[in-house]
Amino acid sequence: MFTKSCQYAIRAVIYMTEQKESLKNIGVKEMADSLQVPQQFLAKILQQLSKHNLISSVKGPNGGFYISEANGKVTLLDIVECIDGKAALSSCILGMPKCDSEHPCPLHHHFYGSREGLKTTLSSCEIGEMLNGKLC
Amino acid sequence: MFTKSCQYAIRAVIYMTEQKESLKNIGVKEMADSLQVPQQFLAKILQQLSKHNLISSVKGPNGGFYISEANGKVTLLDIVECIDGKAALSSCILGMPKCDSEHPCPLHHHFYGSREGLKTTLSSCEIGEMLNGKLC
DNA sequence: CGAATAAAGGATAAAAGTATCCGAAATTCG
DNA sequence: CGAATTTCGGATACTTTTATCCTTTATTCG
Repeated sequence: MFTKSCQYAIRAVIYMTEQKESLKNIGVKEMADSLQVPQQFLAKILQQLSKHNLISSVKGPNGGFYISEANGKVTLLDIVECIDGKAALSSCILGMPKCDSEHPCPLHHHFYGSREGLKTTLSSCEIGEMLNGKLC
Repeated sequence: MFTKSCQYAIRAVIYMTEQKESLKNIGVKEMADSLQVPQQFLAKILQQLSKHNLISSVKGPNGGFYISEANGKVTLLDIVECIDGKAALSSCILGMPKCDSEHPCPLHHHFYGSREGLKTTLSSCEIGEMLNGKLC
């Protein structure tokens, strides 16, 4: 479904929203330890999210990652598309180069609904709302 | 969603059901050409399906792959699980080692439904029925 | 300023998935 | 039988993903 990179990204973001009370920045080390994922690999992923302004970061002592006001509108769909690419949830399920409602692959109609439902669910998960306790 | 191997497998099986009228066996070359996928790679995949008795095959001249009576009950879910593994559609969407309704990951409840729906759709696609024109 | 800290970024290595090559085994047909 | 055909099976190469290593850059604090 999702790549490992993407799973780590989602888990890290959820972890960050759960640590909201502690108003300090969260370091990669802490996250990697808590989530039990490889630290350097997670660092790359967080940097990618940060570079695309989905989360925020500060360098130096007491630095780390945090969720800014502007990041509040970011959704889980944004996270997924940033890490796995837009095609991950939109390209043909059978890998056909051209597949849409007019030129559908044999399974197009059977899976279009659940794919769209998935995207709807992901796009309804805003980081800002997750900070307030409600996940989706 | 599915690996390329799995996409090829599904497409090949669908192709075979569409060629039912021509009562001859279907060779890898014909399928690879029609589906525009690498022939040797497709061969491996078909061999794997054949070894697990999801499709049937005969060697030699005029040989190839075919769908036996017994293969009629095989579903697309069987195909997917044979190629991508059972975990592909059943393991935690966030990759957590233990994730079930009692110890759910943060997204478990949000995606359990659509995952099960996906599996239900796939398991309702029997090869035998596809031979008769109805895909799912 | 200088040392310590933590993200950023480049390079490399390991693992998994994708793809190709080639010979062996089985079957058909002349 | 012998040649041709086609799946079967092992080995190898290429590509992407996953993971690690190490240096640079920015920031904090004494």
